[in-house]
Formats: sequence, structure tokens, C-alpha cells
Amino acid sequence: MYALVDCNNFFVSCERTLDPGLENKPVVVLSNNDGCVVSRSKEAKDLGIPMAAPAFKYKELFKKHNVKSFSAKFELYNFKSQQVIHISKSYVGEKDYEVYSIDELFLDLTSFKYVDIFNYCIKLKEEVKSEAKIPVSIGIAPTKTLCKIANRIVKKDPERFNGVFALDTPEKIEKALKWLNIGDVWGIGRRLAIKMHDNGVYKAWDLLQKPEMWVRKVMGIHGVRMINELKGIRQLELDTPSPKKSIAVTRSFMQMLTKREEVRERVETFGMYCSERLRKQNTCCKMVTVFVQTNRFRKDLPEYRNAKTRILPNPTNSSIILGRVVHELFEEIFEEGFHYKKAGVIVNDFVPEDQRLINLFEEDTQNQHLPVMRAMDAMNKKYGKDKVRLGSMSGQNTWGRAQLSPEYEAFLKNNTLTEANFRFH
DNA sequence: TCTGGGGTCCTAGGACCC
DNA sequence: TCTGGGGTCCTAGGACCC
Repeated sequence: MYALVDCNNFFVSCERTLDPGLENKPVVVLSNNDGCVVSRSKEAKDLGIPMAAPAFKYKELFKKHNVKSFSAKFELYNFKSQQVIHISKSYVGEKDYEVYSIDELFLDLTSFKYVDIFNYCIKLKEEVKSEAKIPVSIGIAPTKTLCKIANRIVKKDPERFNGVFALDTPEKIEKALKWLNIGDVWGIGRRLAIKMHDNGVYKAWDLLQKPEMWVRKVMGIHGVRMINELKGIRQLELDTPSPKKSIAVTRSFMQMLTKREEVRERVETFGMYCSERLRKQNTCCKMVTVFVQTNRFRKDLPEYRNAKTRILPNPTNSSIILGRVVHELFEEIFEEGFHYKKAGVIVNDFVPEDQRLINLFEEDTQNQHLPVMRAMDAMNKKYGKDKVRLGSMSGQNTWGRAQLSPEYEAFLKNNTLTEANFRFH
């Protein structure tokens, strides 16, 4: 059996650890620039606030029902995530867990032959609640896909199930599959859901009645795996953490930008962040993409979007080299006269720092830069983000960030956990 | 006025090779 | 001049996830 430990409306629960007065009240957490709703308390869901709702459209509703809204605080969420992971993984063997996302992890319970798994998970749930102050739901099942379903069943009626539910008999599985809408199956997105409906598949159970050839044709290799997973035949193992294959730093701007210099500064800063993250995982990239785009919601303004990718002569993670490339790519795609809303830098095609193949005919300064970069990283770690930076950066990385609460300021002061600690935990 | 920010994997089609 | 049948690799785009 696997178990899926999933934090209940995670970001909101994190906010409640800072301010217990938010308990039992409608609370939402907003994305960057306070744009979209990305986490909702149960009370907020009951008010009909959908996921990813644009905040400005719900201002009135928030006011009317006294919904508390918060800007996202990722340092806090990462910290709480680690606490939950730390407690959860102590319940299984050393490598018998997979951190699936910031608020979810799978546990492999296969080796527990004589333990009452259900009560074991209740105990885990209660420890996470008392130690990390985060409520979790746990779904137990023979496959990951069924764990997701078990978890959904818990969340539907938490009191009834006391936070834990096991899909552990063929009868329970059949009942669950006949209840679950096809669009809610893990791996079925909006597009596929429509295709399913067009073909008379409405419940997860209906998919199992379709011939395998049909599934293979419509969904590709995914579909065949999904069917087996739904039947309780394991197709997906626990993933071991692997280095990233791409790194992206992209942002929407609070206000639209029109000046070349303003956008350029932002984009080069994104490039810097990419190179910092490359150095954190000790890799260099061979490919860089820069993109800019206008506001696609503003039909009254001319629309423009463009992207350009460069393959580097030599792999690098130097902020200086990357900054230069980003600058050049930016100049190739930037057009005057548009209102820019969003931009980003994406790097991919990585090689380990110490296994770079060097082009014979191109100058390679990566190794000269590296000690400087390391020193810069060390200083920024000690004294704070962007304290040491390239001359082309303004150092204002707080764009679009709302007022921080005193509780949060205190939290930041007392906890030095960083993204890197989290990732390589 | 105001609509997030990351990731992964698969597939189809083109370029090229023998 | 015309034609066949098999590969590999790369890329762009689509679909999914949180």
C-alpha cells in the first residue's frame, strides 16, 4: 500500500499557524501581485470562490463576507512544508517516501505487514497537527492514482473519515470509481475531460469499460498506465529526487511597462536568478530562452509576444555571461510601442559543472567567473538576497509585494531556512 | 485599474543518415 | 531519371501536474 499525505488548503493553514484567530473564518491566499486566489479555506470555498479566481473580481464578495486575504509568503510555506515532510517520513523506511509537491508526499507502506496501517496513519495525521499545526488528509491505496482518489474522499467529508481513508478492497474501489467524475482523475485535464465526455465517459469507472486500443489512441501511453492504476495494478513507483531539467524565472508586472530600460532591467534580473539556481544545483546550462509579452486580457491594446532561444557555445552558470546573453536576446525581441505585462527567462539542457565540454573556437571564461560567483552567493546568503549583484540590476526585487505582517517579519528573522535547504532535504 | 509561477512528459514532424 | 525502407536526433507544441 501507498499513502498520500496531503495538507488541507495548505497556504491558508500556514497563515493560520501565524494567526490562530483565522481559524474557522474565510481566508484566501493570493498569487504574485495579489492577482489570483491560489489557496482557499473551507469557509472561502463555501462562499463560492473558485480556485484561480482573479482577486479584483471578488473584491466585493471579500468585503461583504469579511474574507481575509493574504499575499503569498513562500519562505513560510517552504518552512512549514519541511516540518510536515520531516514528521511524515519518520513513519517509513529511509527511502520510502516521495515529496510530490510543496503540500503533498507519498509514503510506501509495503513493508508494514503486521501493523494496522489505518491507525498508524491516524497517528501520523495527529502528530503533524500537534507538532506542525498543519491539518492533513491521508489516502491509502495500492496505487498512487487510487491514493489521490482516497484523499479526495477524505476531503469531501473530513469529520466522517477522521482525516484518513483506505481504498483497500475491490468493492470500495469499484464504488469510488463509479462515484468519481472522469475529469477528477489524476492525469485527466480539461482537454481530455471534454474528449471523454464526447465519448460517453463520465465517471472513472466508464473509462475501464473502454477497449484498451481506444484508450491508447486517445490518451497515448498515459492512458494505458492510468487504467491499470485505477484497477489497482501498480504502474507508478515512488520517484527519487532528481536534479531539475529546466529552470524558469518569470513574472507578471504589477503595472504594464513601456520603457525598454525598465523591461530590460527586469529580464536581466530574472537571468541572474536563473544562474543563482543553476549554481545551487552545481549545473551549467547550454540553452537560454527569453520571452516578453503584453497583457492578453487588454483587447483594447495592441498585442505582442515573442521569444527567442540561444544555444550557448559553452555551458555556463555565470551571472555575467548569462546576463549578457539575456541582454542580447532581449534586444532581438523587444519592440517599442507596446505595453508589456510579463516576461521571463528559461534555461535548460543542463550539464554538471565539472563535466563541461568546451568549444575549441570560442572563448570560455566560465571558470574565471566561478570563484567570484561563489563568493557573491556566499555573501548574499549571509547578508540577504541581492545584497551583492550585477551593476545592471536595480536590486529592487520587492515589486508587487504587499505589506508584511509583524508576525511574518518575526518569522523571517527567526528562521533562516532557504529554498536550497528545502529542495535537497 | 486589477487575471500566478513554476515544472514534467509525450508526440508529431522535419532534417538528416545509410 | 526514377525509386524504397529503415533509422536517429532534434524541436515545437500540447497536455498534464501543483
